[in-house]
Amino acid sequence: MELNPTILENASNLFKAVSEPSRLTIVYLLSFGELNVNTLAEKLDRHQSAVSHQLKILKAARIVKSRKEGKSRLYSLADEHIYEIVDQVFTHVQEKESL
Amino acid sequence: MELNPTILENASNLFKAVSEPSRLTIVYLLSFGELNVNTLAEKLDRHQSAVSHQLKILKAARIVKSRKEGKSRLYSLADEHIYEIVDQVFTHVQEKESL
DNA sequence: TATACATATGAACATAATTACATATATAAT
DNA sequence: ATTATATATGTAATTATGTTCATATGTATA
Repeated sequence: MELNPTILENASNLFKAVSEPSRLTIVYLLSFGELNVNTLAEKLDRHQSAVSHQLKILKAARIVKSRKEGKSRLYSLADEHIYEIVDQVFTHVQEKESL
Repeated sequence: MELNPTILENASNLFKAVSEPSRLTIVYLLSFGELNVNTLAEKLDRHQSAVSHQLKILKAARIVKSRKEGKSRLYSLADEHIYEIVDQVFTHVQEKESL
């Protein structure tokens, strides 16, 4: 595996995007299905504005996508592969925890 | 998959640890074998002190381990699984890049 | 023990990231 | 068109992070 500057940058951006607890929780919650900003804000106990900013970051990292539905906007994971990666890390830390 | 506070914290710490380009590069370099701080500092074009600080973070996240060898200390990946995770993301962003 | 070499640490500085607040934009329904 | 609802954005303040510099610690060998 070669590590050129673009791959390095994109990979660290992806890692950074899911390194923030709120954003990682968003990814987890969206793995069960699409949700709007307000529902996410309630579940995360954060302001709508904060979650909206976080979603923008996740969208820029191509981790989530969204679609309009009536007057709200539904967010979902952009790619199943993302959840595989996250789930792999969840499993990893869970194993390490039980040592 | 359940997301309790401990898993969430450990997982985001792991993601955060490899989200910094220098640290991600360290993981990449160590995937080929063990290296000491000075060699890493040269390859990364950073001061020895900066790399030492980064290694401390990687060690706290249980991503690298080290052993004494003469008067130097050799660092290596704490776990093969770590590189699998990183490599999976490298592959992912490489695929996304070529869209 | 004195010296040289390798690594680690603490403090200070600069930069970046996150949040809250206020407000703007967009859409649907009356 | 007006109102209500949902979401996005700009800005400012707080907090976190990474780097450098100086120095301390550790270790091997003369």
